Amino acid sequence: MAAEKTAITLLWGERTAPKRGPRPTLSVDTIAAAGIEIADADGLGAVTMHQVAKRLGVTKMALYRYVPGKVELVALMIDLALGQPPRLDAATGWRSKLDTWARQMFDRFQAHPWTLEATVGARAIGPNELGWMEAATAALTGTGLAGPEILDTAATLTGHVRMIAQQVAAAPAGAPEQAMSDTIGALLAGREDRFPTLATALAAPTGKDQAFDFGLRCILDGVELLIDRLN
Amino acid sequence: MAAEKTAITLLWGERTAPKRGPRPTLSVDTIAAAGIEIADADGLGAVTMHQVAKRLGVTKMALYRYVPGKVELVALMIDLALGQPPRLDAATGWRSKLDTWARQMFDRFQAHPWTLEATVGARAIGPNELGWMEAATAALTGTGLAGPEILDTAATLTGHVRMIAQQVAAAPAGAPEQAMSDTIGALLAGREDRFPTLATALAAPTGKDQAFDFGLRCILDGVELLIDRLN
DNA sequence: CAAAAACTGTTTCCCTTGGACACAGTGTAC
DNA sequence: GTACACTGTGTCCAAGGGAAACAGTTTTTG
Repeated sequence: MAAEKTAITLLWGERTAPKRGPRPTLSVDTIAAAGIEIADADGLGAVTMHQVAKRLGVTKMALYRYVPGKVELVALMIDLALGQPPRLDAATGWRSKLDTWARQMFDRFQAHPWTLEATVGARAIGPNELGWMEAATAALTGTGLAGPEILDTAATLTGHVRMIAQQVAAAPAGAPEQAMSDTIGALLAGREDRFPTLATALAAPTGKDQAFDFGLRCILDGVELLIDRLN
Repeated sequence: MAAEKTAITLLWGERTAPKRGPRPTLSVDTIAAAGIEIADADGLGAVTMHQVAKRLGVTKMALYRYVPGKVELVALMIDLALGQPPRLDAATGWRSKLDTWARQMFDRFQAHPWTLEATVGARAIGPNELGWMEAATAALTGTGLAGPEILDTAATLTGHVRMIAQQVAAAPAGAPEQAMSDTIGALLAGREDRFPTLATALAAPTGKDQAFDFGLRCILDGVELLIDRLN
């Protein structure tokens, strides 16, 4: 009863070793790590119970001794892949803190692109993920913003980080930012009359990789405006 | 060769009726519409070739006469569900236009929550989706912003809309914004020492449904700052 | 008008996945 | 030493995506 392995229990509960019976060959973390390796290499779709087990030199069904199902496994993978939140002590001022916070998160999403698709929809939240939220909240505490505003700011930043990470990840590797422009450009060819301003905007020379900085600056500017108004 | 049904062809090509053979019972749009109904009711996971066919009173394999595979079907569903972009002529000024644009997009995402998970990762872009981008681009043309900046602004707004829509969709229906706070609040119980500022922020009374407005205002404020600086 | 061609929907089959379940082996507690 | 808790395995099943061959239907061509 204490050991009913739900996603929450696995994420938040203490890892207690069994007292009787044979030594477990695996552990929850080992399994999650193996899943992450597969997802990093071949995408989330390649993460199969079979594949994970194969990588660990074990039968598929052995995994079910540690993890109740695939959903829980993915939840564990997410929290392990996100990793511990960054320490923002070095940065001075809320703006600088949030800036590095966003960049760090962006790096994580790029290191494990599959987390983007894995983190849509209702799911169990792990300690690391909550730790990231705590870090952002801490950065904004003392600015005069109210609780909900702080949370909303974090959400908006997360949205932006995710969006850009998604655009980069959608590019077929190699062409970081160019790819989306190219794809859309190809569609636009011969249809400039239907999408006139879009065609013009895309025709302009694009400084690479500026999308992330641009949006981040806009958001933080907006927050700064609000904070300044409060003090 | 002209009729090789790829996702792009199906989305962008003209629907040409076959000249010989029996009358088709279905059409691409009918199938996509059926898929949307299922996804709206029971989620994207419930969208099976079998289920879609069943709803249309047809065998599963009949669908493959119209659509090469499930990926293409989902792509069609997305573009049909997004629908035509809003006309922003009524709104005056770029800020007002973008405001309604974002709200309209938010409504679409809420009407078809599954589009959120369906639009992650590389995929074919349809005319409606591009039309939404065109609408946003048109709203910002003439503000003095350069092409890339216009596109980046649209991306940032989209990111925010998606993020909030996702938070709302993740809530188990009924409790719009409360749910996430509750879930996290439950996790936080007894762990306030580990997530101190987060606990404080969550303890504050939350005005309902303000997250969307808050972030939108921040982003637009940031863009406005930039535009004002240019003129 | 007859035959060929193009197109329809169906039936049957296969492969991959997630998961249930019973089994045999293994280590600890009494 | 024996009971018990626990491990990993082998077998089985249902659901899902898709391929291939088939029979029926309409139009075109001779």
